[in-house]
Amino acid sequence: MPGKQINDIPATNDFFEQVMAVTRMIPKGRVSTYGAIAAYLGAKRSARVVGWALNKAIAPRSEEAVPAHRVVNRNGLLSGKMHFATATQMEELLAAENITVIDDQVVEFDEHFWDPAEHLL
DNA sequence: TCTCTGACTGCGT
DNA sequence: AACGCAGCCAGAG
Repeated sequence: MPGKQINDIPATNDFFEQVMAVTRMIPKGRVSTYGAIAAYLGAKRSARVVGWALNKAIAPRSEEAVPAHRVVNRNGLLSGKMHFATATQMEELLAAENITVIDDQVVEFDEHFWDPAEHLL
């Protein structure tokens, strides 16, 4: 059986905390979407709030850092890149994980897509 | 307290 | 197929 259980999600009612927790679970070299995270948290129509949460989640701390660069919109577009330190940081972070980005869009997005609902129970 | 906006999405025209 | 609109929720003015 797929012994894949990850329960790093804190038992908190803080939606932001949960968003950050799920985002931290996105494996290196994979990407997810705002909608997928929102849906996993039981609020599939709150994708915008996920984005807002990630914006606030961008922290310089390595331990508690949230790989917000692994979260893109449903089209694989780096819709949040402007919120990073520099205009190219998000793309560079992805490139460092072997994820090719062309014209602000993840190449072969479907193959890199990681759905929390499929890996987390 | 009310109103507007936003790292989104899905549905209707 | 392209464009517009409404829903969702939290923060700022």
